Amino acid sequence: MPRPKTHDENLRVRLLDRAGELLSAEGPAALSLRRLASECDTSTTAVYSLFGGKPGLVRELYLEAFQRFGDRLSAVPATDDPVEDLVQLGLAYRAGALSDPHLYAVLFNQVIPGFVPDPEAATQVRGTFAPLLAAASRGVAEGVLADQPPQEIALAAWANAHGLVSLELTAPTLLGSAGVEQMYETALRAHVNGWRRR
Amino acid sequence: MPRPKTHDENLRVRLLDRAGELLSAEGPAALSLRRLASECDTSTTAVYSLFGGKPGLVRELYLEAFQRFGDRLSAVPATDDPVEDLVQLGLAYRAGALSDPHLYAVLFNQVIPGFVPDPEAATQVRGTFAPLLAAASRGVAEGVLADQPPQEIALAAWANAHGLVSLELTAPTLLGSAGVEQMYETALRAHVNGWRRR
DNA sequence: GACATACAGTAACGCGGTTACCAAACCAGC
DNA sequence: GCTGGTTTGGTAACCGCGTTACTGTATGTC
Repeated sequence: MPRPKTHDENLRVRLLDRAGELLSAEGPAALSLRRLASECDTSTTAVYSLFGGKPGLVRELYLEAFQRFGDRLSAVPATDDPVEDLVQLGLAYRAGALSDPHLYAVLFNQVIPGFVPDPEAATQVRGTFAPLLAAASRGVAEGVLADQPPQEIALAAWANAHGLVSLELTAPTLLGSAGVEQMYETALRAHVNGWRRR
Repeated sequence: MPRPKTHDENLRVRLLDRAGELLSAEGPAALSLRRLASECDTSTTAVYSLFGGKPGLVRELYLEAFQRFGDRLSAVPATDDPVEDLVQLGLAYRAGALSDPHLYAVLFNQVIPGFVPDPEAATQVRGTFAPLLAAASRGVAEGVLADQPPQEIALAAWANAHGLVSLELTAPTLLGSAGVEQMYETALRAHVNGWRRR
């Protein structure tokens, strides 16, 4: 009975792809429904029928971004040196964040006004967290790391990496422009050393 | 010749005060020029003649907020134990951030669309940084901390505190709701221990 | 071929920052 | 003491935003 559907799965992925491009290339301010719809040769109505609104659209970007972030961390091989593994995870973390700063800001800085992560998103985040937790657990089990809850160690490692990356992205003038990479790794090693069993 | 000035210093501080209240109480979305002007019994023109626009207004909030943040850190007494001083500075850092999360987001999360800190603001930030740098310098000079540039150690300490606070504020579901305070202090001590001379 | 129905683009609403405009209020000079 | 000029600031418009109501369109059915 109806007219042919054009708000289909094909359009859905096109909108998501273009939205990601706009966000990554020009920042959160460039991601407007009118522009997005125009560039995808449709109308803003499509975003409402496919995602329920702008927050729904951003939610998809958010979940997908965390997924890819988790993939990057999962790709770091687990060796027989859990402490070194934590350092390598930290380096991968920085690489992931610097590869798309605007997207990283969506994940952690809440730069899109209407969007707040919902509880379901939290489980996705916990998945991203897993490789860190695994490394910390091995470190504690092997007696290399302090006898503390692995969750706390992993969370501390995450916070440390996040803090370093966050400062680098939002206050680049603070860090001496040269040797940030070396400094970052030094800071990572100092941090994990602090959790060593003494 | 002109009509009597009402866009004066008095109105300026009233606007700044109310803007800070709106931001702290209801978040960045509540800080609109129309509402601000209305609640101060003036028009949006006042913000333009006194601050040049919304970014100019936010810039003042930003500088003042960093000033107060620096005061909190400066209030931490320097003892003969620089490592413990760093821990206490970290605790003061968290207290300052939690006392006004929305303002903290303005400082580090760039939650206000049009506003980006300018170079002059960076010097203000460096001032906030001073007590941390001083403690790190004493630690290195006394041979308690590793023989590394104090700037790097202080920056690492800042990043660590910022990362912990940032996760606590933007991803509270991740941290077990109980015992965050204890965990925070443990993480601070682990971090500074990592920078101890070995 | 006409009707009913699902569908999607258009247009309007309210709100945002910003800017152009004009009324108001003063002083100087006649 | 009125008039002209000038500074000042409120009003209203502009443009863009997310969102919602509406209207036209394209189908299958009778």
